Amino acid sequence: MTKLIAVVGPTGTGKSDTGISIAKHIESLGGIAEIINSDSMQFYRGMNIGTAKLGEAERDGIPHHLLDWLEITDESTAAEYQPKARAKILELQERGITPILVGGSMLYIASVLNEFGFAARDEKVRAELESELERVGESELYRRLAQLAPDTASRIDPKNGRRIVRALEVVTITGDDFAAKLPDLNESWQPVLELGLNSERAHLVKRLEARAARMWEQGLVAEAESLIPHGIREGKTSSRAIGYSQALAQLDGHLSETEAIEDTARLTARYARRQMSWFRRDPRINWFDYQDANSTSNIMNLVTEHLNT
RNA sequence: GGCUCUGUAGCUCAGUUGGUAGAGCGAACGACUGAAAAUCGUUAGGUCACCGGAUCGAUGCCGGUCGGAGCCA
Repeated sequence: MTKLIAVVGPTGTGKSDTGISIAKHIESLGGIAEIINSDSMQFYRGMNIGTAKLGEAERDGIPHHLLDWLEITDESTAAEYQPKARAKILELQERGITPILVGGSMLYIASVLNEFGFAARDEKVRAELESELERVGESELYRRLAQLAPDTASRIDPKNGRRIVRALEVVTITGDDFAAKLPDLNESWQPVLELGLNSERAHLVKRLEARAARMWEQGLVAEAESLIPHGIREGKTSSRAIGYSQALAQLDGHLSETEAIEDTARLTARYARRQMSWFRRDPRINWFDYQDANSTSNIMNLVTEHLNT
């Protein structure tokens, strides 16, 4: 009866605020709701401005989970996130609380919401393949993959070194065809009400430009600088965060402030597109236009309906 | 004012010994199972500054016009 809700969509569309509104709405219906973060960059302690993380006050008393649980030097992976998020969901549901998953990290969300198993992993094998990729190039590795696992190879681009390496890693340690191990994406882990926020691209791009400028006003450069001693430059995942890498380049004198802001806006817009090309494939998502004044009440109606079924 | 260099895709630039052009980046679209704010694919963009001349044919050669850069005065 507590159900599961997820708020997804590209960055900068108001997912976080919508999550709070939904939680408040559920409270007004006599229930309890809490939020579980599914934005992979908001996992990192200290990365606040550039990830648009809600501050304590903005959370408005709604408990948020899986925020600030990683050090900047830690690597973040979907495979590690999946069990944590699922455990939290089950725990809340057991206590009669409706979990609301909020965020835009596609793979992370899919791993939680779908029947989604990760194939085996071996750091040593991976490291060897990666250094081999450096030496011989992707076409050589692709040729090997095509011999060992033709089905897998046919689904991977011959130039995509990253995916070739991962597939070879799995094939090497399991002896099985990687593709054969992938479960059906259409099966949900448990019933979920998925709400998607988006609008016309041109409008979103403008919004993201304004947001990048605002992050600089709020002190993103100073925040990035303060994270240097904590190892942000060495973090495998965190160092790639859009905004932070531009702020660091500005500190190093490689970019002017204007260029840093422009690059950040452009990269964010491109990221938003990739998010959409992923989310569009999920048929469960109910899409809403953040520009449409009726969206909020329409969302709340769906939530009410979902809780009553 | 004189001399030299320069004007090619949204940006930075290649190129054509004369047969109407390309790369990187950007853009649009897409793929995606242990880095996913990652990684990768596809496609669309050009009267080759403008005007005139010689040529079967000019973005390329010649002349001029208008921009830009440098040097000399």
